[in-house]
Amino acid sequence: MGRRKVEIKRIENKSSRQVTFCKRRNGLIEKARQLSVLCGSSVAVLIVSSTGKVYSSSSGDSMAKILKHYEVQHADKLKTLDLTEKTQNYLSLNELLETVQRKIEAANVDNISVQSLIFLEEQFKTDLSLTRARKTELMMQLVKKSLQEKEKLLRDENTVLASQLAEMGKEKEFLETEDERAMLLEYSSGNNPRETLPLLK
Amino acid sequence: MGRRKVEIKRIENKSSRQVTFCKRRNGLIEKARQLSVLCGSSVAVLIVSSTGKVYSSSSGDSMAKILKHYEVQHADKLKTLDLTEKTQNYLSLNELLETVQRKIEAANVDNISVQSLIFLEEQFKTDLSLTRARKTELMMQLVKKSLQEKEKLLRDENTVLASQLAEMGKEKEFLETEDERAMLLEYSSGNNPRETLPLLK
DNA sequence: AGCTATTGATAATA
DNA sequence: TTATTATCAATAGCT
Repeated sequence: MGRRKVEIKRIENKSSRQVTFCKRRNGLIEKARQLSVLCGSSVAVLIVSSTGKVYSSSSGDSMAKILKHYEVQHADKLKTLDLTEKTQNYLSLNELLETVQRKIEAANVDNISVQSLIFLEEQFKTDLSLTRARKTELMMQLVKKSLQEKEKLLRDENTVLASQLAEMGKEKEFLETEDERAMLLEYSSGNNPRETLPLLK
Repeated sequence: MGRRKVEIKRIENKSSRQVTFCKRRNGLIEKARQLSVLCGSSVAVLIVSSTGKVYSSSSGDSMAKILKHYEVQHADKLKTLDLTEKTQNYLSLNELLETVQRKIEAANVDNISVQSLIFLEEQFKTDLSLTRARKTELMMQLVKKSLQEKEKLLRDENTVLASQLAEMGKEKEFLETEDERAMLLEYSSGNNPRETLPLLK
């Protein structure tokens, strides 16, 4: 769709490539926006230029939300959960700032206002980060404490069972009936584990 | 580029919308591929349909690599903040919003702008809450997963010990007293951990 | 899913 | 970059 048909292969001329990159990048992002609006969907586009510069756009929903959808669909890799969680914070934060930026532009205010607001963005960014850091620290303490308590309980239980096992071993006598054996087994094996540990439901 | 010009607004007819979604989705992904090839860049497209289904494509590089680029770019932005130094300049959210209010008023903008910005503040507040909620949700997933893994290990251990105990029981006399039985029952059934995780209340 | 009339995107150019 | 415009490419409305 230009003065002549072009083959889809790398453009060797550097400046032509740069011009085409700019035009098509804008075109792609506009297409994404249109798809989002026309069909009520959310679209994210991430572009990394050959020089490593990153361009991105999101429409319909925030970048963070769209990436989360993607990650949920590819949730097989539990290993990346930690990293994902950290990434999510950055993305969400940046998305907030993008939202502010867009709305400021839409508000058609003069330069002085924009400057003030850019400064406020910085403050807010700091505020948000500090709050998150504090929250994370507190949550980590709670998690650690919970885990340690839980471990202790179960370890104690193991210890008792082990010593009972040893005690039993010393006596070397037989149970009289099937019923008695069944009863002991039931006691020893504990309750249904689902009921034993109804954590965080 | 069709039989007639189409306005970029939500298509109300459901089946038309579905058809357009499909066509334009494919078109967008093809455009992304072309940009990637022509300009030697990497492009990721993530699409979430209105029904929540996720479509994605990546060209030039893997999806993971592209997402990483995005993450790194945003991480760099954050690093320049030097958070620790700004701790003392911390403002609460409300203080920040009041500051915004004051500066907007001082900025000599017209009423429409101020109105837009007041709305923006509300929006920002909401975005912040949503972001925090999202983080909390992710943290909870992590906590839950860690705990459950740990508990499973210990519970398996208990099960083994308990059945060994039962095996032993076959070779000896049953416990004689109520006290002994009660004791065993208590140990075996474990402790009810209802207050193990008082998170986020 | 295919088929075209049309609109929309963009290659060449300045 | 930005603007213009001749062309090619994508797709809207129908089957």
